Amino acid sequence: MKDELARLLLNWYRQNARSLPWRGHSDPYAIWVSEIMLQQTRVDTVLPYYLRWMRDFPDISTLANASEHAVLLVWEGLGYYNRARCMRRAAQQMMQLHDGKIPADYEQLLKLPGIGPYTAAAIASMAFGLDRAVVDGNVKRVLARILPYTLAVNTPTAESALRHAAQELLPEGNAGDFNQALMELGALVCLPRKPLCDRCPLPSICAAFQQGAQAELPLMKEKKPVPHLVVTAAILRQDDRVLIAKRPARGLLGGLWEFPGGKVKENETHADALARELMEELGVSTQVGNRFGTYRHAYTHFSITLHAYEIISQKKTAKPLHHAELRWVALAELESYPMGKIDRMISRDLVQAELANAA
DNA sequence: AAGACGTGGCA
DNA sequence: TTGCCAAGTCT
Repeated sequence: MKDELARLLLNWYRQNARSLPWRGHSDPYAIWVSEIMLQQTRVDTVLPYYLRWMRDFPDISTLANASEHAVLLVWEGLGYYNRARCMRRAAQQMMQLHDGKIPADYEQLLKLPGIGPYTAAAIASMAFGLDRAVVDGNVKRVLARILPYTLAVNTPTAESALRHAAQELLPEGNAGDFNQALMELGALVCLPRKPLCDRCPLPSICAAFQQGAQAELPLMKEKKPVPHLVVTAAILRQDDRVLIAKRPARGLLGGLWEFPGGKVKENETHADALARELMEELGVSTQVGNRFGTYRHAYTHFSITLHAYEIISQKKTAKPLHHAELRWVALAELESYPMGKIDRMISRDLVQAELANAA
């Protein structure tokens, strides 16, 4: 079973592997960058980000010396921004502790920020040829069907069992290709909803296929429904500038810039909520004016409806009571401040409104 | 251990 | 439109 699996899978991979910029060579830096970007993110989404990143930060030394601002700007839109901050810190640690290189050792890789069991195994096998099996969402799904594994796969128990199974199935000396082949099969053929079993190289091995149960696996422990929040944001103006605030380094959208504001509580009007938030966050008393726009956005664990309002008047000077920093910037400068999706939409609409106004 | 942590694509 | 999901890690 083990030899047959490796033979069929690697043969399929040789004919069906997508040509990707981080494949076909074993530059550890390129592999590291791609693996971090690919965490919870599709190849198609990653491609343009990968190319820009490699252009701006072509090696560990450049990344280690780059500002967090520059790193976040290139990362803007990719999500899970802690990944970018961790990469910069990891690059600095590589400069200090590893002679400016990515360590060729699973345990050392694991100690670096942003590198967990999956990424350490991916780099170890793909960049350094070490016999380490990777277990990601693709591998879990493929193995759940092949073995089969009939318990929920998104649990610590399953994680451990499937990691053990994957390591057992790994062909010695060919771990990098085998790992990528298993993930490529999951991404192209062994799909979550409608697996394309007629294109699969493993029908002779797959227990689920032979039982006609491929649509029932893998089993997932159900997730909790996500709450919906109503929030407000302020457009504060001073001459031809608007106020933006840098979020604290940790937590949601850490280190990114936003238009200040916050959650609307029960029995509170938008205007009351926004004035209260601006007092709490900036120490200013304000008069809330017209609504500029309404925006909807879904994060991983909650969704929001955001109402942005123009501020008519403000007393006292705004201070960063909750934020890392405040800055009054011209509309044309907004693009150079990294923002999350919803604040970027507001920012772009402000520039558009200004252009329409001038015309 | 369970929840936090983004975004875009697709049914 | 809504919900689900995609090459996980951190706390």
